[in-house]
Amino acid sequence: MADVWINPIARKAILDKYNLNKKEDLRLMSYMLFEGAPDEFDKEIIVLWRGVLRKIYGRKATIKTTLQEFRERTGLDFDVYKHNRHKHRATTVRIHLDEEIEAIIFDACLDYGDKSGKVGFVTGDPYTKYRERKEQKKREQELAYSEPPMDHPGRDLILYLHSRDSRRILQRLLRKNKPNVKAALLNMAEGNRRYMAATRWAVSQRGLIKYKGVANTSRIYGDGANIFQLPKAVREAALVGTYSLDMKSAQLVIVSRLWQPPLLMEEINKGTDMWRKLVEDCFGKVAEEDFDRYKGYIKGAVYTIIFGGGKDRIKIENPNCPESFMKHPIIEELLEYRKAAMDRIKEHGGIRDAFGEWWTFEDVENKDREDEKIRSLLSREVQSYELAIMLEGFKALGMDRDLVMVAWLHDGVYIYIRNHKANADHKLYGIAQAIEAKASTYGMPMRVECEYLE
DNA sequence: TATACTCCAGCAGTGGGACC
DNA sequence: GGTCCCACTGCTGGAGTATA
Repeated sequence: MADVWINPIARKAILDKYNLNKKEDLRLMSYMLFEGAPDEFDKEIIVLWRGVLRKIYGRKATIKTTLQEFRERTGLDFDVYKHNRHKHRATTVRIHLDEEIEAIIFDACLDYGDKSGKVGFVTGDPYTKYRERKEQKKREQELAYSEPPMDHPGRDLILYLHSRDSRRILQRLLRKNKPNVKAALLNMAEGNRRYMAATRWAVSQRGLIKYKGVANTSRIYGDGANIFQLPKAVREAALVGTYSLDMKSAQLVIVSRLWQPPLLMEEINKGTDMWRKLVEDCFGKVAEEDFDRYKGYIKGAVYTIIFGGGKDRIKIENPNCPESFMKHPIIEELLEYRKAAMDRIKEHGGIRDAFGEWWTFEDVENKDREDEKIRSLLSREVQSYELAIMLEGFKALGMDRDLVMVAWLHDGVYIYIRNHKANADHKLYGIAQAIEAKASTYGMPMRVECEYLE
């Protein structure tokens, strides 16, 4: 057996719950071994409930109940998230438990199921060939990520983000901002979302962010659990001390030029704050503290439209978006012009992206139907402009040792200023300008917002 | 030894969370 | 639409075990 480590939180919870004395404590521990590397971060994660009963009873144990049920029955907050040595799938096995153990420890979570005298139990599964293959695949993928494809337009960016400099600064920030993150997590409403966010945060600190290119878009994505999967408030708490540079309503600006819908173009040219306009047109005047929530509803629906989502998807995925949204003249027109853009893709058999690359139906992966391929290509086109424009910011940053880009998220970046000097703000301004200048070569009046996270 | 039964690894798929 | 993640369910073929 590898290192044996008992999760202290779980230990305390169980001892308290069952009011165990020291002698029983020792015995209990023999039943409750957890396998795992006892490093600094694992203590944040509730590690897998290990079926040491296998050792005691000489056979494998398994899950009869679900994790959810187990948590409810025991009142213990166990999880198996991202454990290194065990599968976390729920499968079914039944085992015999002796009465003593039954009484002392697990009376609350026994499940006799359909066979008397047999009970279910929660445990992990052993290392298997299946798991071995999966991990091998992961190792291969990791190798591939450390060396992104030569022809990927974001190759240099990926290499930069994987560099020692960028990763070290990010790691330092995450450690320093731990209290902020905890506060932000506590601020979330209780429930599954908070629970998942907390777990994800714990895991994300370890691997930091590994970026990679993916099949149907030129965007680069963080692989593995990472801070971008956290709610925005938590993520920004983790990145306190950096500057966030963000293209304002980037996707709307891009399609206003690619598809040229007159009403949207007019608003964009006027410099209208599109999110505010759409929120107020659809919901009326909203309280300032509620604005972000309403903006979120609108944003989600707009993204779905711009990236090709059908009417069903718009409705299903954005249940909080009111009827007035779909009837808004700008949105109605946007849908009409999107349809025209999709017709063009069908007619020409593909799209040319911002990097001059021609993509056809044959290049679309994992989509069978023609309309799915069209939507995917539509999305690829928009997202290629997003990357092409943002890359200019990365180029402007250059090899400047004072500015460190610590994270990248499609239309925004987080930059840390090292050895803050008087001209630092000017340098940030230069980056924003480079992005805006690139956008203007496409005729897109892009605006970059810069905000210090504190 | 043949047959019947039990078990479970491995896989595929779904659903629900996050982000743009 | 582009992704990422985890939790969970259900199915199946073959391995293992029990029994006649």
